Order: sequence, then C-alpha cells, then structure tokens
Amino acid sequence: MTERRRQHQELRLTVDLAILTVRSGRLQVLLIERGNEPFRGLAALPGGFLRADEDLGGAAERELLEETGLDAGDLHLIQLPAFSDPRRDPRGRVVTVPYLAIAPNLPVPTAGSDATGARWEPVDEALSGKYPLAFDHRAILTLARDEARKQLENTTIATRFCGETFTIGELRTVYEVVWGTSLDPRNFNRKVTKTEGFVEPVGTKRAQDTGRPAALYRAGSAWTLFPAMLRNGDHEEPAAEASRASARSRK
Amino acid sequence: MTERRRQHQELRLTVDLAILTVRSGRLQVLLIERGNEPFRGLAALPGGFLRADEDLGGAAERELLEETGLDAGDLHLIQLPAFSDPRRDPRGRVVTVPYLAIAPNLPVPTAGSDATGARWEPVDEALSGKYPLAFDHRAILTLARDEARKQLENTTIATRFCGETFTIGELRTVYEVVWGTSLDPRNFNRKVTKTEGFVEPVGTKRAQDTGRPAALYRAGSAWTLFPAMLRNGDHEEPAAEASRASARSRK
DNA sequence: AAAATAGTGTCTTTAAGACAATATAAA
DNA sequence: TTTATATTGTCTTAAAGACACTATTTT
Repeated sequence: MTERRRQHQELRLTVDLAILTVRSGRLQVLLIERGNEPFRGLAALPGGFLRADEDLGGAAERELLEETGLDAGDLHLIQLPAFSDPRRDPRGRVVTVPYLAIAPNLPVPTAGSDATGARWEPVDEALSGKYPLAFDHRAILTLARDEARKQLENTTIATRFCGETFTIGELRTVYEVVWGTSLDPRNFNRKVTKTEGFVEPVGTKRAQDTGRPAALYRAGSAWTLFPAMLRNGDHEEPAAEASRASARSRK
Repeated sequence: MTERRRQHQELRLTVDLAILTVRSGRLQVLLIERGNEPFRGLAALPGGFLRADEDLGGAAERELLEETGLDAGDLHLIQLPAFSDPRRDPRGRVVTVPYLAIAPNLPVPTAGSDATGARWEPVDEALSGKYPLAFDHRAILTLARDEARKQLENTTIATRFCGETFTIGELRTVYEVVWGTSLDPRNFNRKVTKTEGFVEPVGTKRAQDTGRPAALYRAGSAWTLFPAMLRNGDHEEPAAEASRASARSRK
C-alpha cells in the first residue's frame, strides 16, 4: 500500500464562491482583496479550504456565511466543475470546486475574516483583464457567468436575483443584464405569466416616483422552466476544463 | 500556518467513470468487480486515484484507457458534481469526481489492472438495488444517467453512442433507450435531418437481412442542439449533492 | 395636460404533435 | 406476391417573434 500510495496525490480542496447579483443595472460579483500570500493584494473570489467534518456543500455554505453573512438557506448554491491543474496554486496541490451563488441585491458586504476588503464588482470589469484576478479565478468566473446564463434559460432561478416580491419589469431586467441582451416587454410578460409556476401575483402594487405602479409577484413553485426561456443566437461549445477530454473531434 | 492548517483536510481525490453505451436495446454501464478492499467482490464503477502530475480530466482519460483500452479522443468525457461526504470511503477522506463517458457499442471490455472482471450491465439492473454497488456509486450512476438524458436534449451527443456511420433508426433507438420512451419515427426524422449540423448524409446505404436498406449518416459539426430536442413530461428537481445547499425553499 | 412607466392584443412564423400511405429491399 | 423495414407528407396546435396602443400614476 505504501508503495502504491506514492503514486497518489495527497492534496487539499478549496471551495470558491462566485456570488452574483444585479446591482445598478449590471451583473456584479463579490470579490475580496486577498490579505495573505499568495496573490496578496489581488482581487479574488471568496473561498477557503475544506475541513475534516464537512462536505463541499457545507464548506460553501460556511464560506458564504463567513464572507457575506448570508444564510445559505436564502441562496442557491450550484456546484461547478472542479479546477485541478497541478500548478494552479503556488502553495502546492490544491484542487478547487467552485460554486455559483445567486443573491438578491444586498447591502454592502461585510469584510470577512480572510479578506481585507470585500466589494461588488461588475463581472465584465472583472473579466476585462484590466486588472488580474488571483489564481485561475478569471476562468472560474467565466464559467460561473456561463452557468448563470444557462440557468436562466432552463430554471426559475432569475427570481433569486430579486427580493421576496418583485415586478415583471425587475425580472426582465435580470434577464437583460445577465444575458446582455434586450427583451421585448410584451413577449416577456406573456412568457413569464403564462408559464405554470414561474411567478404568482401577490395582489399589491409598488409605487414608483412617477408612472403607473407595477403589480408585485413572488416566485412560483416551479424549478424547471418548460418550455425553456429561449435566448437568441447562442450556439456554444462545451466550456473549458469541464469537458477538457472531449474537445477533440471524432474525425 | 501550522495552527490554521490543522483545520484543513488533507485528502485524496479519485475519478470514477460512468461509461454508458447502448447494447441489446438497453442502456448499459461498464462495471468492474472490485479485486481489493474495501467492498472486495462488489460491483463498482471503474476509477482510481488522482496522481501528482495530472489533472482530473487526465486522470479520467488514463483510467478509461486502463479499464477499457479506449482512447479518450474517441469518447466524450463530462465532469459531474463531486461527491464529498466525509464518510463515503472507509479508507479515509476520499472525494470523488465522477465522469460521464458515452461509448459506441463496444466489443467485450478487457479486464483492467485494478479489476478482476469488467462487464456491461444494464443501468436499470444496476440501479434496481437487487445487488449493491460499492461506495456511493449507485448515486453517482443515477446522476450520470440523468446527465446523459439531459445531454440528449441539448446536444448532439447521441451520435457518440453510434459508430462512425449510423442510420436514423439507430439514432432514434438511442433516444428511446436512454430516455425510456418511444418516439414517432416521422417526427424524429424531420427533427434530426432538418436541424442544422446534427447529421450529414453519407450517401451509401446499409442492407439488412430483410426490408428496405437504410440511408447512412455521420455526425454533423454542431454540438449544441437548437432548438433543443424536447422530452415530454419532465419537470425535475435539482439533483442530489450538486445542489445540496439549495434544496431548501425560500418561502 | 404632460410626462413617465405599466400593461395588454393580434398577426405571423416556427416548430412540434398527431396522424397513414408509399418505397425498397429480400424471401 | 408477401414480408419487412425505411421513408415521406399534411393538418393541427403550441409557442415565440414582431409589432402599437391603452392604462395608471405623479407633477
């Protein structure tokens, strides 16, 4: 066993959180400034090491609470494909399992233990390359955004970007911001209100500063969306590491 | 650092392969009989430990080659959510990353190094509970089958179950077997041949023992299927560990 | 009344669902 | 000709795309 075990790799696991929200009409991600080496001072996704008594989902919930004060029961954590390049972490062999979390528009994030600062940052800014992210967090964030876009097509997760109650217009803005497109308000309204279990009218209305007050809805009971919400013009290839071994075409 | 590190968990990673194929009109999975403890003598998914010089995709390719002699370039490996229960492996802390592989109808599998025997087994038999699978491989296999079903809806992966060339009838059988439904041959034909990049006619025909010979096709260049292939009556909830933290409703 | 935002109705187009008859081979 | 399998055509229905007007509020 000792002989064979030399081939094995003892390593540590981390979870990294891509916490997305819609603020100021943009898709934003929660970033921390790293207080420790490596990559001290760089922006990074919040995350941390897996502990002995917890599984990955538990670690993700714990990190979420530590970094944002959010109870995972309020959120939606989706596990993404692991990143496992042997040289992705200068501290040694560390494989990370990223989680996508969808959050409603939150107050200012509270700086966590491991972070000197936490802030919301527009995703396209973070991905622009104007300043680097620690580790391979740029690839992870890209994957998380892609997954969020796909989830909007097939599930009712868009309601998780909103508060307890919301207007159809707010929900449409979520789609427009996450997809980066504009949608026809009439067709969107029809789709949302006629798809069983997507939203339920709550009866009351929300007054704005001006204009006609909008009717309020709450999230319905359905999880999957059938038929799916269609997004125009996306014929994507399978993403990076998740299907690494399958990228070659069959001839 | 030493103090903090006590909280961390040093562990090993494995990859497990759910290699699916269609044989004898049934969805089948490649199982090995475990030659070593733990679970010696039980059926299990092929798999093994991650090594120091490889990433997870590389480990999956290596295991695939070792267990089946298949070159990963011919196959399609899809990473599934990790299984990380602290007590899932009696040998200690082992987290596993499952991969789904789609294979054409293969000859008899060659027994691998770690296995005393390898065989194809119908998936519904393996999941029936009549005999147990090692570790949490029953849950992994369930997840793999669900993923395969979903992939058939949204991608052209069904062609990977077939050989280099195939008939529309063979492709339809793949859908029927994996989904466990029956499909209208006329509508299926229309959908497949009119969806851009799904299949390309190869010109020749394949003669059967009897009946009209079927035209042969090869896989097209498209990966995603737009519009998606619709499966009736599936309103699924998010699966087990992948969304463990999200199972609670928001209320 | 004017400005601002919310909300609805109809026609067209696309694609799926539901049906049966014809074509091509071997025996 | 019979048998067996492959293939194709049409009508209906569901839902998305495109489009403009009406409704409700504040100022």
